[in-house]
Amino acid sequence: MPATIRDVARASGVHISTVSRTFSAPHLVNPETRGRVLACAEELGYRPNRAARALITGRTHNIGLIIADIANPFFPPLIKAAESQARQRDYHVFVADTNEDPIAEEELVHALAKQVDGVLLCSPRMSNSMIEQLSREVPLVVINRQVAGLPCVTMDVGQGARSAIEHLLGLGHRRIALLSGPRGSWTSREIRRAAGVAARAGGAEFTVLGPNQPTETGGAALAEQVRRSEATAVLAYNDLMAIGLIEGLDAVGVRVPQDVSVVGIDDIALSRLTRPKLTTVATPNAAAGRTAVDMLLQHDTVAARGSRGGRGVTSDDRRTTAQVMLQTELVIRDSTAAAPADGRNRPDAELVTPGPHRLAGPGRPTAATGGVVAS
Amino acid sequence: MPATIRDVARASGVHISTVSRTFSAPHLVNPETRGRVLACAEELGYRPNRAARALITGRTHNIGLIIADIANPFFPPLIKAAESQARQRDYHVFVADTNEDPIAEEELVHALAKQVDGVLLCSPRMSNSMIEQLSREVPLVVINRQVAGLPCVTMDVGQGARSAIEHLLGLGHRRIALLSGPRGSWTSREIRRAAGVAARAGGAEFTVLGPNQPTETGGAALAEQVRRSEATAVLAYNDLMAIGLIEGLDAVGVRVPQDVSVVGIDDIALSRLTRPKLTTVATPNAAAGRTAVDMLLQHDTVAARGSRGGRGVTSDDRRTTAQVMLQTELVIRDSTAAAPADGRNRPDAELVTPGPHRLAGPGRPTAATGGVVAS
DNA sequence: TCGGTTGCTGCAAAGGTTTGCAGCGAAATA
DNA sequence: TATTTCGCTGCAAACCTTTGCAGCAACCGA
Repeated sequence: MPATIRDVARASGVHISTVSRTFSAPHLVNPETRGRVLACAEELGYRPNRAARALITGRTHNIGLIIADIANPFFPPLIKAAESQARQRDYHVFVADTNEDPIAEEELVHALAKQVDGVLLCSPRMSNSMIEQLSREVPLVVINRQVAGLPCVTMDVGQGARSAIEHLLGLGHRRIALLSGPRGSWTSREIRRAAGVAARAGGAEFTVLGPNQPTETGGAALAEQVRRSEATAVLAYNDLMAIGLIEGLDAVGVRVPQDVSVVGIDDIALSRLTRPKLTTVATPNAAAGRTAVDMLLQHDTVAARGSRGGRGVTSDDRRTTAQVMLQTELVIRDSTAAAPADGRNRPDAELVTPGPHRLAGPGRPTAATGGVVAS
Repeated sequence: MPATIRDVARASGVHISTVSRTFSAPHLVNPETRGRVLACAEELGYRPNRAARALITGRTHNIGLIIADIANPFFPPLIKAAESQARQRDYHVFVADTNEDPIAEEELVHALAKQVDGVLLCSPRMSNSMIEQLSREVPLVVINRQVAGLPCVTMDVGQGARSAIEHLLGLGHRRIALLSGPRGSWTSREIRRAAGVAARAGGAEFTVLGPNQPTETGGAALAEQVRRSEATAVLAYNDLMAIGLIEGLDAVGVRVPQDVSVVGIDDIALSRLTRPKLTTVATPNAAAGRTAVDMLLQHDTVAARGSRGGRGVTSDDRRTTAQVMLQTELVIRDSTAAAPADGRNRPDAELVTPGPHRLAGPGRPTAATGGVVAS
């Protein structure tokens, strides 16, 4: 029922190859002819069949974006940025959700492999070796994780965690707990490492609680453990957990920030809405989405997988892989305050609650130009 | 580089058609042969090329899901439900975001048309006639809107708005404002209609503020207008706007619920986290996602667009289109309270703040079986 | 022994597009 | 005028798979 290239050719009295060129190489066809073809195409409602085109060119003009959990407000800004960046280059983004499941991740890459030109793998939970194996099947760019030999874009959560810990140390905290993230998360390992180093360097006790589901309920479930740990400050793997923890602490009668200070990571929109407003480490996730698309499309343009037209690109020439790391920034709000004097719940603790202010810079981080480590 | 069906055929010493059948109709091939073929396929890492398959079968096993704004927490549960429902039937869902832009909607449908078997159009902002036109290009199921002649799944926001208004009337409110949604939203019109009728029936003044961006900032921007309107209760198009409004009112010194009661719609997860917790109308969006996928796949199975193998299905046989409406439920939390006695800001208003409780039923609505209006 | 099943496999067309190559007329050059 | 160049168009192969049909061997029942 839908019009094909052949219908248009017949209607305009030319060969199908001329119709094809009218769309994919307009400069090769006589303006007059072109006009006629375009008119007929419009008339018939013809649109090139992308599947057929993909079959021969080897390029679908689609990008796959695999996300751990679309309901986590951390991801939508990244997704939107990736989509708009892709659209500008006439690509479409297909988003898929894995529910934080490594198996689903693998299956999705397989399923997408033949219908996209490349895949953005966001916060993968699977093993490095599996990622490498999959990268032989379809061009991959990894987000929020470093994998040797593959293009990656990460955010400097190590630096972020360090800033957060130093902020807490500065407020006098000496017993600090970390709520770690899900098993398999590179980000979580990175945070743990950096926070541990910084805490011990500042002479603080440092305990790790986890791994955990990186959700609000995951955070709330830890309230009792946090209370028992006698920590006076907590750094959470992400804002969702931090917010859940604050809720949970509230339920067991522990006040934030008077009794316990809480810091999140991500700076999701929600962090400005809860009470108290959350102190957190802002991550440039829109920039990450844009950058990842650029990296994929860049070396995807160089080495088309196409059957014909491959300009003698041998398959084993190492394409240049870059690893980009974007900067993060601590945003101080109301969920952190000076440590209680010694025994807990010092009554006048409220007096030292700081007003909301920022540590550095006036606006949101525009960290599109983070440090670049090429290889 | 990737192995094709021909490579496998060569390796296992059979014709390509046998390889094809090994995957798409295993019962037609000798178990012994099948074993050999599977072994070779595994060995070579062969996976059927979905684009080529789609070209001849006319079915891609993909579904498009077009969403107004992926960052609106209303949608993720719907998306996830649709994805898992589709996955069960061996389909994949491609999500795309339109930024609430009718033009982007249209372009996306066109772009997706040839690479999916059908499109779920969620909360479309474009005109009815445009939707009908697009539905001739690709099978469509519309979510959150009724379009004559097309399969639709909607939520009974009319009933929800009525319950909300009656709840407010019961608390003594007689000046009620409605924060309407974006231009072109069927849901917004429906809410406005039902709320207007219910308010006037209860003898209340009813004013409409809008249209607005259905976001937190959209709601916050209306705080001043709401204050000036002297309304004592507000129903917002969605939770995001309600939450934004509460923030905004707070900033201009109006307290919720003591001075003004606020009701949202959607019951997003966030509504339980803000202070005060939001009274809202719960909508069954996961059920909506599942239902929409079912409806699409059902009549998509009946009438394959395929070139060959079309079992004499004439193209103009009206496929049966169903319109499903899912039920909603009012959830009463802390953002609504008795109207101030008359002048505003009655000091003892706090005394009547109700504790959190629900109006009906113990759990979330399991409204998969809403009223069904077949046509 | 023969006609008819049954179970499996091969053949070849078809699906819609792109693209290297060749052809052709006209214009430019020698 | 002969020859080359140029601009445009047609030809046909190729991409990878599915599937109706036909062929073939073995087996069954009569």
